[in-house]
Amino acid sequence: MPRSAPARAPITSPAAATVFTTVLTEGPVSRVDVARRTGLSSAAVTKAARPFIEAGYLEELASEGRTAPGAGRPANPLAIRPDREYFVGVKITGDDLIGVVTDLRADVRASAHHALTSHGVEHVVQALADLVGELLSGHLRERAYCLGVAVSGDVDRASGVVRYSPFLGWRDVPLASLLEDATGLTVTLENDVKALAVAEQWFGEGVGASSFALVTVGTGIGSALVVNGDLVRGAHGVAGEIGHVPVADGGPSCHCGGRGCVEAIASTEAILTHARQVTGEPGLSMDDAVTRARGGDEPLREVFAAAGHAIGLGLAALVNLFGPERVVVSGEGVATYDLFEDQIRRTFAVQAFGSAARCGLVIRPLPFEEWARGAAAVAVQSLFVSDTV
Amino acid sequence: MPRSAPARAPITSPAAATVFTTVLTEGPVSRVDVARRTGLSSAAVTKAARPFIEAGYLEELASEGRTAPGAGRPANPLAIRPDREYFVGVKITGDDLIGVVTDLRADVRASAHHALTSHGVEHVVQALADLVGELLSGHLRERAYCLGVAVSGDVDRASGVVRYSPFLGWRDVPLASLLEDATGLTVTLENDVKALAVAEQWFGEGVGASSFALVTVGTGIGSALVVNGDLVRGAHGVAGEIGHVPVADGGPSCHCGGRGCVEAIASTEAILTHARQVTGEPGLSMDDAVTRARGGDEPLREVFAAAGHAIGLGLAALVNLFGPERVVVSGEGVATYDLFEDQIRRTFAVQAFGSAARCGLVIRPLPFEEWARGAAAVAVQSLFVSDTV
DNA sequence: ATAAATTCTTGACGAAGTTAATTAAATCTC
DNA sequence: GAGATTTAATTAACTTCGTCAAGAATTTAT
Repeated sequence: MPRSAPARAPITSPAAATVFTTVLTEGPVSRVDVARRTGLSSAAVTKAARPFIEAGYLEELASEGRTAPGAGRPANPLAIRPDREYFVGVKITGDDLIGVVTDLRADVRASAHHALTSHGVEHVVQALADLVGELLSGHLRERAYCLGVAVSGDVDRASGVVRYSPFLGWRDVPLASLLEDATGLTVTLENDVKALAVAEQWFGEGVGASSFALVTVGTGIGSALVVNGDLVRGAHGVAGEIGHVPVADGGPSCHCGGRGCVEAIASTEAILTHARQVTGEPGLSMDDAVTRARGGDEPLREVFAAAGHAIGLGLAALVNLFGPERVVVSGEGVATYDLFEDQIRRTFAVQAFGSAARCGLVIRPLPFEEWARGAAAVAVQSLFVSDTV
Repeated sequence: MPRSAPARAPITSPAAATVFTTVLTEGPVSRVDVARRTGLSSAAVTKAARPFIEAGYLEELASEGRTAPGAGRPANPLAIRPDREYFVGVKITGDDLIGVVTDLRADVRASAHHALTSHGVEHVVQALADLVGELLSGHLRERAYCLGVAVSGDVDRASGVVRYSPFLGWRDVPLASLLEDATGLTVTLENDVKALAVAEQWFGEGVGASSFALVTVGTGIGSALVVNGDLVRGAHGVAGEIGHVPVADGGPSCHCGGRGCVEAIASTEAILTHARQVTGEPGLSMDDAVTRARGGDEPLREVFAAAGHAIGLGLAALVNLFGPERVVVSGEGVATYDLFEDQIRRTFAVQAFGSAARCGLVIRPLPFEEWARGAAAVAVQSLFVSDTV
């Protein structure tokens, strides 16, 4: 019997999307279990799952011994087949392109970098297309259809336009369509921090939480919020600017024009300035400051503690306003998070209001490839168009 | 042909709810217009609207001249019949009960007060039932089925339980079911600030905005947020605590245990304390302080400006984090908002980040009956159970 | 008058998911 | 160890909701 080529992820109805995302994000689950968790009938799950199995996206595991105690037919859990499709994710920074290929679970399978010698749109598009070509050499190519791209700044995901990127100096660049022409892939564009939040929501700490926040600390300080299962986009394209939450009235002035912003105290640059001030060494490097602080240099430890304090205050503001279930704080660059963590937690504990303090606080480093993985997660999510838009 | 009694609001399907809310909140609209705004087919609108017309909730207006230029059959707009059903709203404070009866549009038709002589649950329930009886004397009674109750503190709307009310000293009181027994009405319980936000979302500044915030300034400082059309509830029941956003590192300590909270600077009590300090008159009353500030007393004006500044910083934090389309700041009590307004706007303009500053800022007084109206709006919204929960 | 434009209604149809009955595969009980 | 019990999965009939396409209604334009 000749078999026609199996279809791409057959997401044809809300129920299909629900079932597929449930299995994708919550690991192997039996059909009844999916039904219980989603509120669908078990008949609906059976129907929705079949096309995915036929198309190779899901498989039925053999019942592995007893799961629940007692009698009853053992379950045949549904599991994702991660290798059924690959996704490309690229993060564009001011200096380079970071690219990864991931599977359906957003696990990284390949990665590559590419320096950017110019910020011209054409140059970036070409470099990105080259990078994608490089990443997709070999067997990955046949099963990759989607590309996710993450850029910092004001990005309109729906239209695929970079409205404003300070780093690149771009305004209103229709990057998604340019890249579709250049690569032949379906392209989804997203703000970089929001992309990270998507990765976290689907494949990380955010799984199962209807609201959570992701905070990134580094050159800038940003965040993305998920409320009631939806990413907060901001009516005017701005949201999650925890870096510009004012926490120290009359504090240092910030490049945004305000004063006492979290970023004016706790960004890498602000910390370095402060460290040079404290030590009286204008040539002090960040690496040295970190090393000495780790070694026990009290004045320098104070500098990092002050930054941690400011971040803790910003977190408290965020948590008191939104009351998320969980917050992930992720630190870029030199992984200095060990120097902040204590102070962040202490300040947060003092300033979080009532039971908002029960919110889980995860603090961990942020390998720079993670940004590209976020972009890939956005590409995975783009399978569910009707759901997301 | 004998006609059976018309049914209560026949909200039987998502489309029915959509059509009814659209007509309710967006005034008279033609069917095609409803279809365009909601994405439904015009056939679906026709079908969904009919039962509402039959039950007396909607009516069809005669085509009033040309609305659009050019040819074509003139539209027969659908309009709400506000008197079809009445709603009772009661706000419980520490000292008294404030009650109103409104129509479907949440316009107040009757109001009454009732002093509370005790905080005992039974006493409050009895007093509230009496108040409702008083409010519903006369013709309003026959068409009132729903009661909304607003209480400050941690309130679980879904289960109708007051989890914690500092003012009343209550914990885990199943107020909704107690009141259903006492009044015979369907009772919906909601946090007071969230109730105000619901009133605003459906019948005020929030109409048509997918995200906005409501901030109340008075004894306490609170807020409620609507994001993507949904009220933010907070994973642990806490959200919108703008009063406890830290804006002044090292500032005055707050009863919550933190320091530099907005409420520690701009609550009525904090202002009074500060005013007494500045003038050196420990017996100074709020009314006097307000009068003298309005009269031009500079040190006292400074006190109010400082409060406005703190509120402006809190607003900036809120807006930078979630980028609402609009913010309503509403001032309780002595309507001192005229003394804050300027400073709030100035500080906000400086600290709001980028285009987040484009968010509309409405500052206006908050008559205390408004709280009860919020409760009534929640009762109106409770018609749409499947939609809201 | 006739044509064109626009609103509203109607009935057939189709998609999606539910209920209820059935089959399947295990453990429990005597 | 045979039948009862329990849980999982499937199947088929049915319900519900909303769309589509066609047409009726009511206006302006020519």
